[in-house]
Amino acid sequence: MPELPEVHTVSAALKPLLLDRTFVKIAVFREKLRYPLAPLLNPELLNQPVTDVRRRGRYIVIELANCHALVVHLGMTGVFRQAEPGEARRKHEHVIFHLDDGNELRFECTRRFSSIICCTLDAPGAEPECLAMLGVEPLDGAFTAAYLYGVLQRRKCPVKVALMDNAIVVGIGNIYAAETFFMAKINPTRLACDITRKECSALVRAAKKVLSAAIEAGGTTFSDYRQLDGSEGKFECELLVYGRKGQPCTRCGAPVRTVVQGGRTTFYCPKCQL
DNA sequence: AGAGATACCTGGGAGC
DNA sequence: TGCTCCCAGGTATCTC
Repeated sequence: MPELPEVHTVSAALKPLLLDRTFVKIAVFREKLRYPLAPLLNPELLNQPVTDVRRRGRYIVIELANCHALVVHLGMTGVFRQAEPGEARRKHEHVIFHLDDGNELRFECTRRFSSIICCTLDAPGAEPECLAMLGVEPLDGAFTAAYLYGVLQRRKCPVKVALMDNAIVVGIGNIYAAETFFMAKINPTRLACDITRKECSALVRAAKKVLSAAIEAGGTTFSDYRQLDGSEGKFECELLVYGRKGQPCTRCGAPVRTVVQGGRTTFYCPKCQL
């Protein structure tokens, strides 16, 4: 399940592979993932050097010299894989990018929640228009207690739902939200507008710490996520509350409880998260 | 307008 | 062993 640390890891691994390379052919084997894949057949995407590979939220932006860009969302199960030319295509491989150095980059996605969008940028390095709705980056200086307090004040939903809202802050999914609230000792079921300035400060600090540690570990492998070379993330063994329903809290020993919020299971300790 | 519910999709695991 | 059912996840879109 790729959240920000996983996407960060994949984006960083793609960069040296793609920078200054061109696509000589893009082969598409399925009509659509989340969105139609036909735009990948646009000849404007071919024979243009890749000038940048960067991450924005949970999206990977692959920019070309002619200001065309591919915006990739890994969804739940999207994986890039370096493959030997001519290697048999796997069951869920939907797109093969043929590079000018003879290598192949293959995109595999079992549950097909992923998307690959083609767009044009206003200028080199510009933000794609399709990402304009995204909120601040959690690891940026702009994600501060004052900012979070300001936006939470106006929200009546559970605070965990707000922290997972990409219009507020990007890239915090279910796993890292659970870990963030645990570290900050805040009950995720409380209303966003009831969270104090001081608690916002604790949430911001915890989110940055959890995400940084996860990036350091190469992400969390829960079921499907793999790094480019097929290796697993190492953060799973560091999870303190996610996936531990009924087990003793790692801090106070009370049983970890779950509740469904926004259709997602939230793990928390009812005793030490207040 | 804001909040909640649902569809999308597949594989793995639980239960019978 | 083999079947059915449920669950996981992010985002867009629908309904209230």
